[in-house]
Amino acid sequence: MATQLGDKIRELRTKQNLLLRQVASKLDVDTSIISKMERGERPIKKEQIAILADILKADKEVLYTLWLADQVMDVIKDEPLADEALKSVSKKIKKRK
Amino acid sequence: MATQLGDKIRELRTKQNLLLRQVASKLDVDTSIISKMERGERPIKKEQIAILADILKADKEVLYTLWLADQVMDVIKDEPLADEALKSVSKKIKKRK
DNA sequence: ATTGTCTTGACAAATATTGGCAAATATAAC
DNA sequence: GTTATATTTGCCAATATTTGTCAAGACAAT
Repeated sequence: MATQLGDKIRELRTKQNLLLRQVASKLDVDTSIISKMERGERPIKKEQIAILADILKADKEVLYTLWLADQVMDVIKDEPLADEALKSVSKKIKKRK
Repeated sequence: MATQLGDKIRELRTKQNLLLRQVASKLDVDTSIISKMERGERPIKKEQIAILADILKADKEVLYTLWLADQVMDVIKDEPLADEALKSVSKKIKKRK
């Protein structure tokens, strides 16, 4: 249930002594949403990542990669054939520009 | 838009001279649905894969891996950071039993 | 017991997904 | 050409999922 991006955000936020409320207002959502996002209970929107990176002074690409990895993980978790499928996908995307 | 699994199914079906209608009745859906599934216009349900493998005398695991790869591809297509994210996921799933 | 922070669950509204139908189009045989 | 059959396409309503909001609960610190 936990996500890599959620964990990272919570880590960054607490290290900087920011409250959920403060992040919430910048993201323009209820605090409960941030709480859930950090714990992987609600999905984080793609467009919110850049804003989060700003607030938390983090690298956008790093956060974005975590987000993407979470999306993929969501698809392949509990799938016995995940490894083979991932290999096939990797091969395929290397052929694109 | 096209999918690996859809392409494979069409290939198998036509090679065996089966009509959409015949596959449709076994899957218990309208022929238009199969048509769309083969062309990647409608998602194929996980539970339908085993049935399709039976009808088309194909290996379940092969079809299932194609399906999974399609799911992953759907997430990472058009994503510049896909490669990095995939690597991270691969690492992570190798650590599980 | 009051205050401040975070979490949880429930709810309706908005959004997305679904399968089926019927019309349109293609394909093949004659 | 015409007919017969196969496939595709667009649209619809039913269903399912996702969404944000809210109120109430838990937990600490004082």
